[in-house]
Amino acid sequence: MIYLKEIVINVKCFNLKYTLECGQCFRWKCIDEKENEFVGVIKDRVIKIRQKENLLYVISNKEDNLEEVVKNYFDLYEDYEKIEKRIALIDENISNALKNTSGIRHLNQDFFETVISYIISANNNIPRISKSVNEISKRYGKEVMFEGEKYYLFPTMEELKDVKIKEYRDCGVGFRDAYIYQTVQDFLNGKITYEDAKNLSTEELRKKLLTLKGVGPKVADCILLFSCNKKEVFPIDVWVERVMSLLYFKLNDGKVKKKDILEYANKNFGLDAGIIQQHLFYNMRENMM
DNA sequence: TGCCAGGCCTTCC
DNA sequence: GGAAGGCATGGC
Repeated sequence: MIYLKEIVINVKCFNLKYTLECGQCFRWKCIDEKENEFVGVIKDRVIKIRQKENLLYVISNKEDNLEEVVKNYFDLYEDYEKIEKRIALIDENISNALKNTSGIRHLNQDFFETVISYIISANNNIPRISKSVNEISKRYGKEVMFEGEKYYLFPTMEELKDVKIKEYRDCGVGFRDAYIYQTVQDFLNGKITYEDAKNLSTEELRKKLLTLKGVGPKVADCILLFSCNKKEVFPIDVWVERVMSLLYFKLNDGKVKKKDILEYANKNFGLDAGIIQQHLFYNMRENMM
């Protein structure tokens, strides 16, 4: 048994549980409810992490740059105290939601993994999305031993090079199989790249994402928000449609047009729209249904 | 059994 | 450019 060194990171305005359970990621698993402890994979390493008050305790099979990797992934370089104070002043719906959701951090996830995961998310539910993403990782990703158990990295595009459409179907992705196949080929052919994710403007990148099979406006916005650090985008799914209709248009049948919701969010939420979306979404799902 | 799930694609006006 | 229908699959 290899001895792994635990590192401790000081945090402010951070809630690990909310951050991992608010629906922006699909592969983290709570292994100890009482200790508030989770295991997951960040790119090329397995991470075990728990939070006690303002301290994060982290162990990984790969120790180089661990603190930096964790801080970057959980967006710990940003001052969320400042952000939350700022958005709480916008209106009462937001300040009310924050009472239940303060500490949600916006994750910086791997671009390729996020694209594939959110293609799977279309017309799907979170447990099934997780199951499919885990199955793809298990079949095609690299195996990593950590504390006596097997974990699997999300496969690289090269590792998916020869995977057939039917094999994706066998991972439980349903009709999205061909979309995934085509998108993997597009990545391999350089139609879209990691450099695009880093360098393009939000509008340019959205336009490019929309050329991928299985990527529509909502999926594109989730990719922009959850892996490209574009915090001004406002993904509108059925839940956001519901919560926005109810809180800002005083309708409970969700018949407000997406265009009108988006216009409202852009105008009133500005560059923090993506952060606000997460709080409204999570609060709606956890406390209003 | 039928409906829904963090929608998108294709077809048809 | 907008509306309607289909789509795999599992849970309720």
